[in-house]
Parts: sequence; structure tokens; C-alpha cells
Amino acid sequence: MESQDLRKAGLKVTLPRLKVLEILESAQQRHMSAEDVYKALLEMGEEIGLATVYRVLTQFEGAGLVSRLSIEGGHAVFELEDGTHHDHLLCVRCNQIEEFIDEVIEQRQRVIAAEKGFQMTDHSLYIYGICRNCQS
Amino acid sequence: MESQDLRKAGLKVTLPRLKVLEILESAQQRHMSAEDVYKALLEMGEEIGLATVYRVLTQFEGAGLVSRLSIEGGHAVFELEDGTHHDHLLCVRCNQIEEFIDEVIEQRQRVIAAEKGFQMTDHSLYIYGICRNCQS
DNA sequence: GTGTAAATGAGAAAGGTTTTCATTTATATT
DNA sequence: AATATAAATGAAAACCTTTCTCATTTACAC
Repeated sequence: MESQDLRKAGLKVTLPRLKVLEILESAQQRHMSAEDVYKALLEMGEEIGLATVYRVLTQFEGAGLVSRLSIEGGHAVFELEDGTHHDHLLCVRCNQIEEFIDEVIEQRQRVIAAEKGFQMTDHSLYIYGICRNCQS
Repeated sequence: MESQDLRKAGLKVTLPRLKVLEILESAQQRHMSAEDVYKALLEMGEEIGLATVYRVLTQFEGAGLVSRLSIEGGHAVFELEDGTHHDHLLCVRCNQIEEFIDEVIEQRQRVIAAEKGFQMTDHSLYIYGICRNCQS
């Protein structure tokens, strides 16, 4: 009953929105670009325009249903929002993305923001590297 | 004698390169986009193409003379390399950028990368917030 | 001074994302 | 259940930052 999620978010229940949600929920990869979602829709037989995919993802972000990662060099990727804040490790070879949570870092960030007189609104931490599989 | 910096970096000493270096060294703002540099050059009376500014900044980055920050939502900004690794605090109102160094966070990042089996190549941490001046 | 490889300028092209606008659709209302 | 209305969609154009192409100019080695 994903329709409820959409209604709760104040969005009309439309086929493109339901299908995009479905893709995000069932995809093998948790992190997908707009293009990835678009292609997955095509494979599913749904002819939904790329512009609509972008619009829907942006609305979902606004509604708190997904988060947007702005990774270095290029396109954004989206992940279903699961309520947990986490940061990311990205493999520069295979583009795989892993997540991690580190309370020590979180705490230090709060301290630093306070020290500098900043009212923190957000923060993003990306660790780039070569994952275990790609080191061979 | 900035010419030496260029020669040391294996770059020919050309007027565009000297002028871009000059802008970066004398600018009131330490963090500048390619467009910022381009405009500063125009104000200085130097007719240097935007493509050249991009090329020069990219070469400077390769030569270790400047660092490129990939901040959220759009264009890259460049800063003169001063040898110190540091992270950034960005004001979402006035776009001012502050720098900070935190050895605890650095250390935790190394630990996390190791735990996940990543050979870390780079990392980027941005704290977004409202700076002291903009909170009034 | 001259030759040669490298650098530049202008504009075109690229790549990801957003906008426009006419058409379609979901939902509130009758 | 039919209808009105505001919102959503598709397709293509526009956008924006950045890179590339290619003819011309320039720096540096000889």
C-alpha cells in the first residue's frame, strides 16, 4: 500500500510515482541515479519520461521519501529514506556505495559547527577509495 | 616571482596562467569558481577566455597549485593549495566558506575505511549551516 | 632568429538536469 | 456517476557548467 506514502506526502497517487517507488523499493542496488530509475522503468515496460523521473525524485526528496547524494563529478544518486542518518564510502573503480554511521564523527561535527558559530543545517561526508573487490 | 611556481609545475609561463595565479593570490575571497576568476580577469582588463580559465585551473589542480572543492548543487570552486588538508563549513545563506581541521575526524575516517576494506584515496566533508553573521 | 610543440580563443558540443507548454489524469464537487 | 479544476505528464527545448575542436598564436629550445 504505497499509495498511502504518497498521500501522506501530499502527492497525488499517479502511475509514475507508484512505479518509481516500486523501482526504488525492489531494486537490487540501493543507490540509483535518475537515469538508472528511468532505464529500470523501461525494462519494466513502463514508458515514463526522464523528465518525469527527475520531477518525481525531486518531489520525493522534498517529501522526505528519498535522499539525494551529490557525489563528486557528475550525476546525483538517490536512496530510499530510512530515517537513519548515515555517510557514504564510494568505490572509485566500480562505483559501489557503502554506508556507515559513526557517532564520533557526528559529535565532532556538531562541536566544530558550534565553535565556528554555525547553526548546522546539514552535512555530507564521502570517503572515496578502492573497495576490497577492486583491489585484486 | 610566480613564474617559478609555473616552471616548477612543468607549465609554460604564459600570460593567462600568470594572471590567474595573480587573481587567486590577491583575491579578497579565497574560494572562487571558474566564473569568478573569469570575471575578475575581465575587471582587471585581461581578455582571457572562460575555456582557458577552466583549462588553467584544471592544470593548476593537476600540478598541486590549487584544490578543487565540489560543493553541493552546481559549480566547483577552487582554492590556492597551502599544503594543509582541511575540510569546509559553508554558509547556505551568504555562501561564505570557512575551513577547519579536525584530527579526530581524520582518524575516524581512516579507521572506517580500513574496517570496510577500502583503500582510501580521498574524502570530502562539508558542513552546511547558517554562519554567525547570517543568523541575525 | 627560427622551428616546433604547447597554449589560447571562440564557438560548438557535451552531459546532466530543469523548464515549457499542450495534453492527460487524479481528485473534489455536484 | 458525471464534471470541473488543479495538478501531473511527455516531448522537446532550454539551461548551466564544463570540455572539446580547431585554427591561430605564443613560449621556449636550439
